[in-house]
Amino acid sequence: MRIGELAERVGTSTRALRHYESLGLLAARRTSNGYREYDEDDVRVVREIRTLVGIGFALEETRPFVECLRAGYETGDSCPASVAVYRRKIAEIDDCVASLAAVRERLSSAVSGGSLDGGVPEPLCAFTPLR
Amino acid sequence: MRIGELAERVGTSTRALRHYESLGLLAARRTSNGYREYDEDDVRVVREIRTLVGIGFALEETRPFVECLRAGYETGDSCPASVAVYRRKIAEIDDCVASLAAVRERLSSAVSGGSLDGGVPEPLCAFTPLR
DNA sequence: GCTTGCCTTGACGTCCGCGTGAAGCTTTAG
DNA sequence: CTAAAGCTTCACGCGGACGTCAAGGCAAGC
Repeated sequence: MRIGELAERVGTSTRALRHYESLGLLAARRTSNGYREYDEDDVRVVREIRTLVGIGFALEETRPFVECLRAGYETGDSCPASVAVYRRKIAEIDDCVASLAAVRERLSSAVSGGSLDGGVPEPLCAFTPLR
Repeated sequence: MRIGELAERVGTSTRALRHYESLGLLAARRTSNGYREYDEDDVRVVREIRTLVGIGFALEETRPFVECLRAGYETGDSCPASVAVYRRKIAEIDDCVASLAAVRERLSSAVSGGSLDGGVPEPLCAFTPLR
């Protein structure tokens, strides 16, 4: 299939797919006229990327999962490198939740009359799951 | 005092101070040679900004606090508009923690053998306290 | 006079994940 | 045959909070 069909099937844009390719996350065969040509394996790769990004992973962080799929494994998280990323992410979430809890504390005490002194400018959240 | 001294006293850069000025968060008198001249009130304003930013506020969100100080109140959160921002932030944190907990769930179940299906691509965290 | 250091105003660079044209192919439908 | 759709690469835009030159003015010590 070509890029437009792939984009539609996984629910993203052709621009995003070309972006993934530019990062080396997605590789495409080319037809004689220069069009990109994809197969079902590519669908799985892109689905993996989209799922992880939807969760809050940076594109670079999806690389181990993509390589795992490319290596022929059933799922992107069949490889130790992927599991390691999972664990790192979980740790980041824990740190993030902890610092958010601390900030929440400071804010709610400030609301009830406390003073918001210029406390610790900690690293805060490294986990950034925006939309 | 001039911009360099102010920057040093509050622990930031002259570039940041000029940036705050460009956003209208900080106002400076000028000496005859064009140098910016600050007083103790400005120190308080910048400290307020830095504290809030350190907590994870966007610069725009510090505006009510700055205006509150400018209006002559003791602290930046003496005004209802500031307290409203506090409450909004607390709500954002709660939402953020909730979605992080959900993501954590999915990840830890994936680590222990589950499948990371492409679930809901929710808004996730709107609160982004990076460093 | 000269150097050093602080100040001034631009204005571009950074990081990320694409969005959004622009200009020009190819392929397909009518 | 032509128009529309889909494809190609190139390249700037965005949002946030500044960093980092660049090119020059001002004040003070030797």
